[in-house]
Amino acid sequence: MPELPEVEVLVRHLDPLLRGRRIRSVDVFKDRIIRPHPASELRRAVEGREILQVTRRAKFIRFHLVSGGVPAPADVIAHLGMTGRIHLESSRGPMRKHAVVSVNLGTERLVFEDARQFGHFRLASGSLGGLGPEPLDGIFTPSVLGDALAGSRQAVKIRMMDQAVIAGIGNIYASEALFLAGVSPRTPSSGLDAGGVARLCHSIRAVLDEAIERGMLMEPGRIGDPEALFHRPIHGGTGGSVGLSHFRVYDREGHSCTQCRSGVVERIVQAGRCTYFCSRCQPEAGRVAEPRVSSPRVRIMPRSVVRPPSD
DNA sequence: CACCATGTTCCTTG
DNA sequence: CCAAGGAACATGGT
Repeated sequence: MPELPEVEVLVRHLDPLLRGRRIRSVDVFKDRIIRPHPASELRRAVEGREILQVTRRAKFIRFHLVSGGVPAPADVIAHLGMTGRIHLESSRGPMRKHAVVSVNLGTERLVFEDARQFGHFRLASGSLGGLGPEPLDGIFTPSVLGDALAGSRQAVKIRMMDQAVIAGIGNIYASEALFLAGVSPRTPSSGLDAGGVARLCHSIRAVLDEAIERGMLMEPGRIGDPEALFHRPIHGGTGGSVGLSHFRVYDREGHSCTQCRSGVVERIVQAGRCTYFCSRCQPEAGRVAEPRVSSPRVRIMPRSVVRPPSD
């Protein structure tokens, strides 16, 4: 369940429920997901401490720890990987099949389950490094995005997923944002004109905000529940109105474009991941501007305003 | 059985 | 130095 929106919703849900709770003990069922190798080290740093608050940075979840009001030497950082999930449940009852770590809080327990075990738990003291700006922060402006995208000829879609460029964007929302912005995923990162950067900046935020709002509408009990994932692909949607996919292009290969209605959603592979787009709504911004510089011949194409986030 | 999957990291090749 | 491609991690769903 991992991209920024899913993690954000989970964090907003957990924060008020975990504040002030004391960690009695920690059970580790799969050693491989504990980063500081010895699981004992994690236990020693966590047991007996209290959770001050839960926050998110990129796709990481941070459990801030304190001992009697004093900040603990390290906090716990969790990453959900591809299939990681977290549940706050009663301590009674059988442990879930794919439980990887269980934090005993007394009458309740915080269980981290991860079928594929790509996620991980780690201890961290300072702030997390190697991460780009948070797309939902006020500091995330077209100017900031432009700087982040400049200096690389890599396809913009691939650059967007680089956590050092923008924090939290994953494969699904990268396609969604590019589609909304009307930018081709193949556009060289540094070849985007000012208008494209502005639309993309706005679209990234719009797509993430929308997903978070939708997620906040879920009944509390369903957050973190495998059956309540945001993503409900439409596979096999041969004829009728199968699925309730709220995605504009992701996983819609072969379906008519939800924007222009006449184009058909295409799928290409970039950096080993699938990208979905409509070549009619997301044209290849003309032939790439060559690196050779001589005279200002680049014209800013006045593309229509960004489409409002309506339906 | 074959292929696909929300992520990250490492290695090789051009 | 950069970009691209592939493999690896381990498992479930279609």
